[in-house]
Amino acid sequence: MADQLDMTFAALADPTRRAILAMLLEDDMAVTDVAEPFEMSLAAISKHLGVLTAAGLITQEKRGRVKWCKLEPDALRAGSVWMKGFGQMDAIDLDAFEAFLNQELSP
Amino acid sequence: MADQLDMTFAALADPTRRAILAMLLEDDMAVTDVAEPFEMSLAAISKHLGVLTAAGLITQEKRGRVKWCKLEPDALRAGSVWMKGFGQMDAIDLDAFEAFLNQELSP
DNA sequence: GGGATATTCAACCAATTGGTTGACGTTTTA
DNA sequence: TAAAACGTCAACCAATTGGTTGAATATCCC
Repeated sequence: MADQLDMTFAALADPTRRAILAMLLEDDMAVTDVAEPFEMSLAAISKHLGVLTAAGLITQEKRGRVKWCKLEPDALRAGSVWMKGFGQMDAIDLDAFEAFLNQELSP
Repeated sequence: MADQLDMTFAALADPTRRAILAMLLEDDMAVTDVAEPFEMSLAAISKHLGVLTAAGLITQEKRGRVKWCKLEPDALRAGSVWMKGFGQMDAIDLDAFEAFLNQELSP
Protein backbone atom coordinates (compact mmCIF):
# COMPACT_ATOMS: atom_id res chain seq x y z
CA MET A 1 0.00 0.00 0.00
CA ALA A 2 1.03 3.56 -0.52
CA ASP A 3 2.78 5.00 2.49
CA GLN A 4 2.45 8.47 3.88
CA LEU A 5 5.08 10.10 1.69
CA ASP A 6 3.63 8.43 -1.41
CA MET A 7 0.20 9.83 -0.65
CA THR A 8 1.44 13.27 0.30
CA PHE A 9 3.51 13.79 -2.83
CA ALA A 10 0.90 12.20 -5.11
CA ALA A 11 -1.74 14.52 -3.68
CA LEU A 12 0.50 17.52 -4.33
CA ALA A 13 1.23 16.46 -7.91
CA ASP A 14 -2.06 17.84 -9.22
CA PRO A 15 -2.57 21.57 -9.86
CA THR A 16 -6.26 21.47 -8.95
CA ARG A 17 -5.43 19.98 -5.58
CA ARG A 18 -2.65 22.49 -4.96
CA ALA A 19 -5.07 25.28 -5.84
CA ILE A 20 -7.58 23.87 -3.36
CA LEU A 21 -4.94 23.81 -0.63
CA ALA A 22 -4.07 27.41 -1.44
CA MET A 23 -7.72 28.40 -1.14
CA LEU A 24 -8.02 26.66 2.21
CA LEU A 25 -5.02 28.57 3.42
CA GLU A 26 -7.29 31.61 3.54
CA ASP A 27 -10.11 29.98 5.43
CA ASP A 28 -12.14 26.82 5.95
CA MET A 29 -14.60 26.25 3.12
CA ALA A 30 -17.64 24.19 2.20
CA VAL A 31 -17.26 21.69 -0.64
CA THR A 32 -19.56 23.67 -2.94
CA ASP A 33 -17.54 26.83 -2.39
CA VAL A 34 -14.29 25.00 -3.00
CA ALA A 35 -15.69 23.79 -6.32
CA GLU A 36 -17.01 27.16 -7.46
CA PRO A 37 -13.91 28.55 -9.25
CA PHE A 38 -13.14 25.32 -11.11
CA GLU A 39 -14.53 24.33 -14.46
CA MET A 40 -15.26 20.78 -13.51
CA SER A 41 -18.07 18.91 -11.84
CA LEU A 42 -18.72 18.94 -8.14
CA ALA A 43 -18.18 15.19 -8.12
CA ALA A 44 -14.67 15.67 -9.51
CA ILE A 45 -13.87 18.18 -6.77
CA SER A 46 -15.32 15.79 -4.22
CA LYS A 47 -12.86 13.16 -5.44
CA HIS A 48 -9.95 15.59 -5.20
CA LEU A 49 -10.99 16.40 -1.65
CA GLY A 50 -11.04 12.68 -0.93
CA VAL A 51 -7.45 12.37 -2.13
CA LEU A 52 -6.38 15.32 0.01
CA THR A 53 -8.19 13.85 3.00
CA ALA A 54 -6.61 10.42 2.52
CA ALA A 55 -3.22 12.11 2.45
CA GLY A 56 -4.08 13.92 5.67
CA LEU A 57 -3.57 17.30 4.03
CA ILE A 58 -7.09 18.38 4.89
CA THR A 59 -9.83 17.23 7.23
CA GLN A 60 -13.56 17.43 6.61
CA GLU A 61 -16.22 17.97 9.20
CA LYS A 62 -19.91 17.82 8.47
CA ARG A 63 -22.12 20.38 10.17
CA GLY A 64 -25.69 20.13 9.05
CA ARG A 65 -25.74 19.53 5.35
CA VAL A 66 -22.47 21.38 4.83
CA LYS A 67 -19.12 19.62 4.93
CA TRP A 68 -16.36 21.99 5.94
CA CYS A 69 -12.86 21.50 4.61
CA LYS A 70 -9.94 22.52 6.75
CA LEU A 71 -6.27 22.64 5.86
CA GLU A 72 -3.92 20.50 7.97
CA PRO A 73 -0.54 22.09 7.28
CA ASP A 74 1.28 19.76 9.63
CA ALA A 75 0.71 16.94 7.17
CA LEU A 76 3.09 18.68 4.80
CA ARG A 77 5.78 18.34 7.35
CA ALA A 78 6.96 14.85 6.46
CA GLY A 79 7.25 15.72 2.80
CA SER A 80 8.87 19.04 3.41
CA VAL A 81 11.34 17.52 5.82
CA TRP A 82 12.17 14.79 3.35
CA MET A 83 12.90 17.39 0.68
CA LYS A 84 14.95 19.54 2.96
CA GLY A 85 17.19 16.58 3.66
CA PHE A 86 18.51 16.95 0.14
CA GLY A 87 19.47 20.57 0.51
CA GLN A 88 21.20 20.43 3.86
CA MET A 89 23.33 17.36 3.66
CA ASP A 90 26.31 19.11 5.10
CA ALA A 91 24.34 20.06 8.18
CA ILE A 92 22.64 16.87 9.21
CA ASP A 93 23.61 13.78 11.12
CA LEU A 94 25.00 11.50 8.44
CA ASP A 95 24.53 8.30 10.41
CA ALA A 96 20.86 9.02 10.97
CA PHE A 97 20.41 9.87 7.34
CA GLU A 98 22.09 6.64 6.24
CA ALA A 99 19.65 4.73 8.38
CA PHE A 100 16.81 6.61 6.75
CA LEU A 101 18.15 5.71 3.34
CA ASN A 102 18.41 2.05 4.24
CA GLN A 103 14.84 2.06 5.38
CA GLU A 104 13.70 3.61 2.12
CA LEU A 105 15.53 0.87 0.27
CA SER A 106 13.81 -2.01 2.05
CA PRO A 107 10.15 -2.30 1.02
CA MET B 1 0.96 19.78 -20.01
CA ALA B 2 2.36 19.05 -16.62
CA ASP B 3 4.22 21.97 -15.14
CA GLN B 4 7.36 21.86 -13.07
CA LEU B 5 5.66 21.36 -9.71
CA ASP B 6 3.47 18.62 -11.15
CA MET B 7 6.49 16.74 -12.40
CA THR B 8 8.52 17.27 -9.27
CA PHE B 9 5.85 16.03 -6.90
CA ALA B 10 4.79 13.19 -9.18
CA ALA B 11 8.39 12.03 -9.41
CA LEU B 12 8.67 12.06 -5.61
CA ALA B 13 5.43 10.13 -5.16
CA ASP B 14 7.07 6.78 -5.88
CA PRO B 15 9.16 4.95 -3.28
CA THR B 16 11.50 3.44 -5.87
CA ARG B 17 12.30 6.88 -7.21
CA ARG B 18 12.82 8.32 -3.72
CA ALA B 19 15.14 5.42 -2.94
CA ILE B 20 17.10 6.15 -6.12
CA LEU B 21 17.45 9.80 -5.13
CA ALA B 22 18.65 8.69 -1.72
CA MET B 23 21.27 6.44 -3.29
CA LEU B 24 22.47 9.26 -5.52
CA LEU B 25 22.87 11.44 -2.49
CA GLU B 26 25.88 9.29 -1.63
CA ASP B 27 27.52 9.47 -5.01
CA ASP B 28 26.96 9.52 -8.76
CA MET B 29 26.07 6.08 -10.09
CA ALA B 30 25.79 4.14 -13.33
CA VAL B 31 22.32 2.98 -14.37
CA THR B 32 23.20 -0.68 -13.83
CA ASP B 33 24.42 0.04 -10.31
CA VAL B 34 21.32 2.07 -9.53
CA ALA B 35 19.24 -0.92 -10.58
CA GLU B 36 21.18 -3.52 -8.63
CA PRO B 37 19.34 -3.38 -5.23
CA PHE B 38 15.88 -3.43 -6.79
CA GLU B 39 13.87 -6.48 -7.69
CA MET B 40 12.72 -5.18 -11.02
CA SER B 41 14.05 -5.09 -14.55
CA LEU B 42 16.73 -2.73 -15.75
CA ALA B 43 14.20 -1.32 -18.22
CA ALA B 44 11.88 -0.40 -15.36
CA ILE B 45 14.70 1.42 -13.58
CA SER B 46 15.59 3.13 -16.83
CA LYS B 47 12.02 4.43 -16.99
CA HIS B 48 12.18 5.68 -13.40
CA LEU B 49 15.40 7.48 -14.22
CA GLY B 50 13.64 9.02 -17.19
CA VAL B 51 10.92 10.38 -14.92
CA LEU B 52 13.50 11.79 -12.52
CA THR B 53 15.40 13.35 -15.42
CA ALA B 54 12.25 14.90 -16.90
CA ALA B 55 11.52 16.42 -13.50
CA GLY B 56 15.07 17.80 -13.38
CA LEU B 57 15.80 15.94 -10.18
CA ILE B 58 18.75 14.16 -11.75
CA THR B 59 20.91 14.57 -14.83
CA GLN B 60 22.49 11.81 -16.87
CA GLU B 61 25.79 11.94 -18.72
CA LYS B 62 27.12 9.20 -20.92
CA ARG B 63 30.82 8.41 -20.75
CA GLY B 64 31.79 5.45 -22.85
CA ARG B 65 29.11 2.82 -22.52
CA VAL B 66 28.26 3.95 -18.98
CA LYS B 67 25.57 6.52 -18.28
CA TRP B 68 26.22 8.30 -15.03
CA CYS B 69 23.32 9.57 -12.93
CA LYS B 70 23.82 12.67 -10.82
CA LEU B 71 21.48 14.16 -8.25
CA GLU B 72 20.36 17.75 -8.84
CA PRO B 73 19.17 18.79 -5.38
CA ASP B 74 18.37 22.32 -6.49
CA ALA B 75 15.42 20.97 -8.47
CA LEU B 76 13.70 20.26 -5.17
CA ARG B 77 13.73 23.93 -4.38
CA ALA B 78 10.54 24.81 -6.29
CA GLY B 79 8.57 22.19 -4.41
CA SER B 80 10.16 23.15 -1.15
CA VAL B 81 9.31 26.79 -1.71
CA TRP B 82 5.73 25.91 -2.57
CA MET B 83 5.39 23.97 0.65
CA LYS B 84 6.82 26.83 2.61
CA GLY B 85 3.75 28.84 1.74
CA PHE B 86 1.87 26.75 4.20
CA GLY B 87 2.87 28.42 7.41
CA GLN B 88 4.40 26.06 9.90
CA MET B 89 7.04 25.08 7.38
CA ASP B 90 9.16 27.92 8.68
CA ALA B 91 9.55 25.95 11.86
CA ILE B 92 11.36 23.14 10.13
CA ASP B 93 14.95 22.88 11.10
CA LEU B 94 17.62 20.41 11.89
CA ASP B 95 15.97 19.21 15.09
CA ALA B 96 12.77 18.46 13.22
CA PHE B 97 14.66 16.53 10.61
CA GLU B 98 16.45 14.38 13.16
CA ALA B 99 13.20 13.77 14.98
CA PHE B 100 11.70 12.66 11.72
CA LEU B 101 14.54 10.27 11.12
CA ASN B 102 14.21 8.75 14.56
CA GLN B 103 10.48 8.37 14.15
CA GLU B 104 10.92 6.70 10.78
CA LEU B 105 13.42 4.28 12.23
CA SER B 106 11.22 2.91 15.01
CA PRO B 107 8.84 0.37 13.41
C1' DG C 1 -44.85 17.01 3.79
C1' DG C 2 -42.38 18.80 -0.15
C1' DG C 3 -38.95 21.26 -2.50
C1' DA C 4 -34.43 23.19 -2.64
C1' DT C 5 -29.55 22.63 -1.18
C1' DA C 6 -25.23 19.99 -0.23
C1' DT C 7 -22.62 16.11 -1.12
C1' DT C 8 -21.54 11.48 -2.40
C1' DC C 9 -22.07 7.10 -4.95
C1' DA C 10 -21.89 4.12 -9.02
C1' DA C 11 -20.96 3.20 -13.50
C1' DC C 12 -18.44 4.35 -17.11
C1' DC C 13 -14.49 6.23 -20.12
C1' DA C 14 -9.86 7.74 -21.93
C1' DA C 15 -5.30 8.53 -20.67
C1' DT C 16 -1.43 7.56 -17.79
C1' DT C 17 1.53 4.67 -14.91
C1' DG C 18 4.53 0.99 -13.56
C1' DG C 19 5.80 -3.11 -14.81
C1' DT C 20 7.19 -7.05 -18.18
C1' DT C 21 9.87 -9.22 -22.19
C1' DG C 22 12.69 -9.38 -26.28
C1' DA C 23 15.20 -7.10 -29.83
C1' DC C 24 18.45 -3.53 -30.75
C1' DG C 25 22.57 -0.17 -30.99
C1' DT C 26 26.98 1.09 -28.73
C1' DT C 27 31.16 0.54 -26.57
C1' DT C 28 34.59 -2.19 -24.35
C1' DT C 29 37.39 -6.22 -23.80
C1' DA C 30 39.45 -10.66 -24.87
C1' DT D 1 36.84 -9.92 -34.96
C1' DA D 2 33.72 -11.87 -31.75
C1' DA D 3 31.70 -11.81 -27.33
C1' DA D 4 30.22 -9.39 -23.37
C1' DA D 5 28.47 -5.33 -20.95
C1' DC D 6 25.52 -1.12 -20.84
C1' DG D 7 21.41 0.87 -21.66
C1' DT D 8 17.18 2.01 -24.39
C1' DC D 9 13.26 1.04 -27.39
C1' DA D 10 8.87 -1.03 -28.70
C1' DA D 11 5.04 -3.60 -27.79
C1' DC D 12 2.23 -5.18 -24.56
C1' DC D 13 -0.54 -5.58 -20.03
C1' DA D 14 -3.06 -4.58 -15.61
C1' DA D 15 -4.07 -1.13 -12.43
C1' DT D 16 -4.76 3.63 -11.36
C1' DT D 17 -6.17 8.40 -12.30
C1' DG D 18 -9.03 12.22 -13.47
C1' DG D 19 -12.91 13.21 -15.45
C1' DT D 20 -18.07 12.57 -16.82
C1' DT D 21 -23.24 11.80 -15.89
C1' DG D 22 -27.26 10.40 -13.33
C1' DA D 23 -29.24 8.58 -9.26
C1' DA D 24 -29.17 8.54 -4.25
C1' DT D 25 -28.83 10.42 0.54
C1' DA D 26 -29.09 13.85 4.00
C1' DT D 27 -30.49 18.14 5.69
C1' DC D 28 -32.72 22.57 5.85
C1' DC D 29 -36.63 25.75 5.06
C1' DC D 30 -41.48 27.02 3.90
